[in-house]
Amino acid sequence: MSIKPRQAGIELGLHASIVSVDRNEPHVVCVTSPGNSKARDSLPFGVFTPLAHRTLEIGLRRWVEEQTGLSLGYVEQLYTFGDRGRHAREGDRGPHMVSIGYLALTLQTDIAKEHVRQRRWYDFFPWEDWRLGRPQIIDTTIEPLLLEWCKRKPDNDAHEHPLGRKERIRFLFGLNGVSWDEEKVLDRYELLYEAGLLEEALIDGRSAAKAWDTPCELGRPMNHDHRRILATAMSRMRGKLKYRPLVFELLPPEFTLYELQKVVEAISGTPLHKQNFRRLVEGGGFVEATGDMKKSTGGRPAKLFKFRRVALVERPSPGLRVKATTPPPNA
Amino acid sequence: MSIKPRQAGIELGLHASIVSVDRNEPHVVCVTSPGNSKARDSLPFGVFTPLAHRTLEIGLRRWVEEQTGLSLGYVEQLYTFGDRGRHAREGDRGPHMVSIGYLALTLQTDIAKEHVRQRRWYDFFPWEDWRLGRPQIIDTTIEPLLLEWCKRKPDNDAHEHPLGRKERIRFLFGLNGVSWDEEKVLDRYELLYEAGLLEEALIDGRSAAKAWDTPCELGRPMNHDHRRILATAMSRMRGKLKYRPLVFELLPPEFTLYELQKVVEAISGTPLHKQNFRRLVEGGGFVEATGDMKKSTGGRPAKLFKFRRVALVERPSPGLRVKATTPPPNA
DNA sequence: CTTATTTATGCTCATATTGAGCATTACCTT
DNA sequence: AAGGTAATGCTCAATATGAGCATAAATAAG
Repeated sequence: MSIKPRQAGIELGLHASIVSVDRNEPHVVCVTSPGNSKARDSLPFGVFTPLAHRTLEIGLRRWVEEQTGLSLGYVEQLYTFGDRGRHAREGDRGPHMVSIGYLALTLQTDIAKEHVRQRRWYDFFPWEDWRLGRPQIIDTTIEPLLLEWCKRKPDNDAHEHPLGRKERIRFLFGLNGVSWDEEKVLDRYELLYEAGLLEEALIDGRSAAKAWDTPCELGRPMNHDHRRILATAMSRMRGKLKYRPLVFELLPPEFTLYELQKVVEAISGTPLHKQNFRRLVEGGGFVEATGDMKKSTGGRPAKLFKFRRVALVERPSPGLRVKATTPPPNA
Repeated sequence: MSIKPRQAGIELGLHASIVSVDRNEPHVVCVTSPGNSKARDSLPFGVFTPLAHRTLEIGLRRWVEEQTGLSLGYVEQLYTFGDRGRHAREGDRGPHMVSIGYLALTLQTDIAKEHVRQRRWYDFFPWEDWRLGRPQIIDTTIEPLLLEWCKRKPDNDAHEHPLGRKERIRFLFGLNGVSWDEEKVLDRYELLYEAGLLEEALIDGRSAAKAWDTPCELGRPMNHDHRRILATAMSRMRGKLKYRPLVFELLPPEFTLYELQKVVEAISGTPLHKQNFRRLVEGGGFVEATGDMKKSTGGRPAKLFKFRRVALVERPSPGLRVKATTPPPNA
C-alpha cells in the first residue's frame, strides 16, 4: 500500500465522559492499558466514520458500546478540541486528530469488560470534593505550589491573562474569603496545567516511571488531553444541574429525596441543607410521590418519588439574572 | 493528479456567527451570493487546515478576516454539526463536511467588503423579538400553522418526543399563560423546522424562485444549516448574558447605563425595568463611573460608566439553584 | 416494654432578592 | 419661565433563600 503524502488529512475522534454514581460516589468509565499497569487511562473513544455513522452521536454510541458494552442514555456534546500538538506523543506522522468530547450519563455501575473500569471522579480532581469541607490538598499542596509559580513571573503581565496570577488563584481556589465556585472545574484544571503542576503538563514524560495505580497528589493523570475533556464534562454537569434535571438520569426510577440529594451532592461536590433541598425539589415540581415508602433508611421510612417528565419544559430556566418587565415597557 | 477513491475523508468547516449591535438593533455578518440576489445568505466560513492553522480558533479568525476584513474580539465555540446529509444539495461527491459553529462579537458596524453585509438578527427570527410585546407573527401565522401540524399526528406519540406536539408548542411559544423563555431560540427553530414551516426544511427546493430580498413570513432563510447555527449562537448569547458580562464586548469603552440596557434588551429580545436594571448592574459591581457625563441624552445628562474587568472572576456565577450550606454539613 | 438512636418530614423566621412604581433632579427647547 | 425628556433616588410589597427547631416513625439497645 503506497500512501501519498497528502494534505494533512483530518481524523475526527469521539470521546466520551461516561458518568455514573455508585453509593454516593461519582465515577467515570475508563479504558486501561492492557498489560501495563503503570500506563495512564483513556476515555473510551473512536474515530468518526461518516460512511458508517449517520450522525456524530450515533458514532459515539457505537464506539462506546463496542468498547465498554454500555448502551448510553443521556448524551450531550461538550466541545471540540483541535489544537495542533494535542497528540504530540504519537509523533508528527499521520492525520491531524480533532476530538469531540461528549458527556454521557448511565445508571450501570458494573462493567463486564476487561480493561474497562469505572474510576472515582475525585481521584482525578481531588481538590473538587468539598462535601466534607475544604479539601486538605488545597492548603497543603496546591496553594503553596501555586504561590511559588506566582513568584516566577511579575504579577501584572496582561499578556498572559487579563488578571494577575495571584488574583486568578485567589478567585479560582477560594482564597482569602472568596467563596468556592464549584462550576469552575475546567478553569482550575487549566490553571494547574499552566502552572506545570499536572503530570500531563510535563511534556518530556519524566514521570512515566511512576505507578499510577494509587491516586497521586495532584490527581490521577490520563492520556493525552483526556483529563481536560473530563474536566469539561464535570464543569458542564455541575452547571447544568442547576437548571436542567440531569440528575434523574443517574437515579433509579424511584428514589427518596435524600437519595436524590446525595447524588446532587456527589456531582456538585458540596454539602446541601436537607430541608431546603427538599423544599426546592418538591416546590419546583420536579418530582411526584409514588405513594410507596422505602423502609430500610435506618430511621423513619421515606416516601418514594419519581421524576415528573413535564418539568423538563414546564419551567423556564430559573436563575434568570435579567427579567422582562410586564408588556408595556416603561423605557 | 489521480485521486484515489478513499475512505470518505472529512473536511472541517469553521462557521462564524458574528454579532454586533447598531442603534439598538442586533446584527449578524452575512456573506451574500455574488450576482444572484435571489440566493440565500451564508455565514462566513472556511475549511480548517491543520498545517496552516495552529488552532481551530486561529483558523476561524483567519477565515473571517479574509472574507470580511473584520478582526474579531470575543470568540466562543458553540457546537459541532456533523449529520450526514447536511450538505445534500452539493451532491454526494466529495468529502464529508463537519462544521464547527462559533459565536463572535464585534464592535464594528461598517463593513467595506462587497458581498458582505450585516443583517438584522430578527429578520431571521422575527418571532424572537418581544421588546415591543408579543410579536404578531406568533398569533397570526405560527400558532395556526403549528396547530395544523399538530392535528396531522396523534398527540401522544412518544417515539417522536417525550412530550406531545401540543405541549411542546405551548411551552416553547408561551401559549395559554406559559411564560416566554427567551433562551429557547434553538428549540423553537427546531420545532418550526420539524413542522416543515421553514424554507430550509423544504428539501426539493420548491421555493428557490422566491426573492429573499425582503424578510419572509417565517424569517429569512439561509444556506444549508446556517440558520440553525445562528439560532445556536443566539441561544448561547441569551443564556450567557445572565452570568457572564458579554455585553460589554458590544459597547464602546464608555457608555451610559441606559445604553447598556438597550444592548441587553436587543440581545435578549425582552424589555427591562430601567430602575431595577440599574440596581442590578451597579450593585453587581460590573461597572464603575468614569466621572464624565454624557450630555446629549435628550433629558438630564447621564453618568458615563466603564466595565470593571475584575467582575469577570470576582463573583461566582449567580443564579445558583442549589447552594452549599456552611461547612459542618447537617446531613 | 421502654428508651435511645436515626432519619424523614413539617414548620418558623430573619434576611436578601425581586418586581413594580412614585418622586425628584437636571438638562433641553420654546 | 414653562414644559418636555431622561436620569437617578427611593420605597414597598411579594418572594426566595439560608438556617435551624420541632415532631414523627421507624430500628436498636437495655
